[in-house]
Amino acid sequence: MGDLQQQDDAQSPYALLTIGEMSRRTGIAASALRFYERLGLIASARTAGNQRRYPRHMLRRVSLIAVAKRLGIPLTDVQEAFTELPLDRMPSQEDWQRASQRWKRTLEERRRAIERLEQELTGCIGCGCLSMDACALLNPEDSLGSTGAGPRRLEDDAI
Amino acid sequence: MGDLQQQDDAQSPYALLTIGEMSRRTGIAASALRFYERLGLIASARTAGNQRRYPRHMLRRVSLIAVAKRLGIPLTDVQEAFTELPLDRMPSQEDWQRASQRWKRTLEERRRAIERLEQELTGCIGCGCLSMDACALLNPEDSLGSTGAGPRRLEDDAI
DNA sequence: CTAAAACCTCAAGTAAACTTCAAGTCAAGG
DNA sequence: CCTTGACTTGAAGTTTACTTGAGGTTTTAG
Repeated sequence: MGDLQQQDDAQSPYALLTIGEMSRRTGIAASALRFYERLGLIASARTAGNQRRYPRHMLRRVSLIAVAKRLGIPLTDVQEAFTELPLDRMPSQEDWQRASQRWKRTLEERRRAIERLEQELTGCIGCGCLSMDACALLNPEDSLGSTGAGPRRLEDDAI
Repeated sequence: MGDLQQQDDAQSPYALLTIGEMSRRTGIAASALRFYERLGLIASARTAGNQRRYPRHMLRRVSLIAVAKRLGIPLTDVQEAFTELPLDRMPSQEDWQRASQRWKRTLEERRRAIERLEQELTGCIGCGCLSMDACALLNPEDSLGSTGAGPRRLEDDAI
């Protein structure tokens, strides 16, 4: 496999991808890929002429970043979810399994937060009730991450 | 009820809230409330001395904004979800019901997107499979809103 | 009546997540 | 070999969602 030229044809599992190919395949702009690399979220090898070449498994990483983006998960959280997932070599099955556990926890939290909200919208606003004493929508003590203070408990008054 | 001074005591359902009270109760900073008002997401009455006074039902609106924020929903989408929900008067039961239908649709979409991802993380990465031909994680044709291009379909090659 | 706390506006600053631009270099086909 | 398209860097610009600060006014408690 030697140097970094693309001597393998495109079908080969050893073929490296250019930044343009990565961009086309993931739907993430090349400029964004460079940006992610600066943040250390992804990594690339370089040709003799200093152009980036990505191993194929990097597609998976970029796709997970794209997913996080769609869900509004900040890149710092993505970074955290990627700790223990090696950047320098192809991740093993175990590596991916460990990483996917983290992702699943994050997703589960988020899903549950949404499910709770759906319930509350049905019970609390859908009914048109005007008293919101016990409305969990206004009092989510368990926040979705540590984004900020979050709404507080309403004491004892009607709205 | 006449003018905008707070002649009703704090327990009264007619009492108006100052921006500080709104902030304490929703957990949203006063500066953010002013910002939301500039965007037209919320509205306030003014005292003779030009200070903001919020009717109590505005708490609900702000809480929904806070919820959206926790879920990473952009304010433009929130604005859209609030169309048809009157700012100038207290929303009726029907108003809230209509608005909550919009919210529920948004939440349901998001929840389903997450559920799909959870499935895919289990089946696609959890298993450690190296072929991602049919991996929906890399090919989410239905994006979570219109945030951008989103990943494209991978044609026919293994990773 | 007075002083402190809370509020006002407007302008500018910040952070995240990128994009765009300029000026140049590399790679691939003919 | 040469041209064209893809790539490189660094710096600056953009958008979203606010926060901070200055300088002044209003409200409220004593």
